[in-house]
Amino acid sequence: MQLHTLKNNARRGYPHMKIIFAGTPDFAAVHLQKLIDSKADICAVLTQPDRPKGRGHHLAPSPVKEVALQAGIPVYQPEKLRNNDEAIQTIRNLNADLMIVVAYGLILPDEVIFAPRLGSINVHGSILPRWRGAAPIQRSLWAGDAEAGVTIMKVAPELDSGDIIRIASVPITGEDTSLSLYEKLAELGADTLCGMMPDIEELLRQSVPQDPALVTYAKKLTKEEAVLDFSLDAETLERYVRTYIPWPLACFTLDGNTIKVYKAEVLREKTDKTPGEIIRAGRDGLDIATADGILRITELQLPNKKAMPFADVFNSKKEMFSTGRIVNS
RNA sequence: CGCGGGGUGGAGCAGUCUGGUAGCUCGUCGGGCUCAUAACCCGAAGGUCGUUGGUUCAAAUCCGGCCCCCGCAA
Repeated sequence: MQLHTLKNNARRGYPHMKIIFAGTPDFAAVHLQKLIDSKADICAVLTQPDRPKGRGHHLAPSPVKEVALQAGIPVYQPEKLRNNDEAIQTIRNLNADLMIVVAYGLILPDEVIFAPRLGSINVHGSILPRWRGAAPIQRSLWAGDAEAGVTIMKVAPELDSGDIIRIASVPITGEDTSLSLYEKLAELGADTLCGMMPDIEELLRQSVPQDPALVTYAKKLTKEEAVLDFSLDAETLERYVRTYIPWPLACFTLDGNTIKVYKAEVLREKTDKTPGEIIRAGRDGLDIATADGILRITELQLPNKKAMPFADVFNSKKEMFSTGRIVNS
């Protein structure tokens, strides 16, 4: 372990900068990987403990842990940091210069935030102060924002409230899903972060406070909200379909089945049908009336089945989607 | 050992309980009808029924092992 640190120091890219990285999911793993590639001296990685995952409940390491192990970096996986004197002391003993936090998922007590010489910085998936909180990327899309982005900021005791160091953004397109935005922002965040590391001490001094008047909060997505409400307009519903990819997936019910929606488009056509009524079904898709316009569902998934084009499903389930039926009832 | 569903021509499914010549809808190809068509009519090609052992005169179907896919729960 020590040998490894020495080796890293020998070819470090940021002189005198010993870094702790804290993160858990893929989004964070992309950042860690790019830091490693740019020869940053990562002396330790904090990530959440291995969790039972998927069918069979097998214990699985976090994506960040996998990257760290691959690179031979020591990994720490405390269950919690709050009131965990042993873990806090371990972190102190690393004598790091900076901690980089990306989607770690544990509450950081002040002793940890300020353990490194320069404190901690965080990469957050929104243009702060808009969308503080748990699901910033999804909420940007959900709300119909014109752009999404990443903010690199100082970590402050209050969640996502730290002084802003740098912001980078991308436009949200009509094709974007939460998944595609995640991928774009992970790249953007990691590149932005790596690009500023050589000047980080100066940039930290230039950081600016967030404007409290512009703060909004991004609540976690839930399965409940993903049930399509056809009393909304078609344009909003189509955007929600993209928002809920890859999870929890927009859905509606029919014959007691929960049907998940993967892809839909908006027909501007006016209709006086009841919201939720099936207007047409065919090879082009399943057309359902909404409060304003028609939602044409082109790709969906029946229980226990995989996602497939509507034309394929319709082929052997014509009676299920007959005109005039009302979904979600 | 978390719970459950599934693997059948290129696609979506039925058939499996009650073993006995592999079926439906769609697609593809050829022909016909039509001003025309994604519509209609006629015909054709295309499947070691996930894999592997077993039971049997006979296995998509019954029994065991393995592989892969999906939903729930986390």
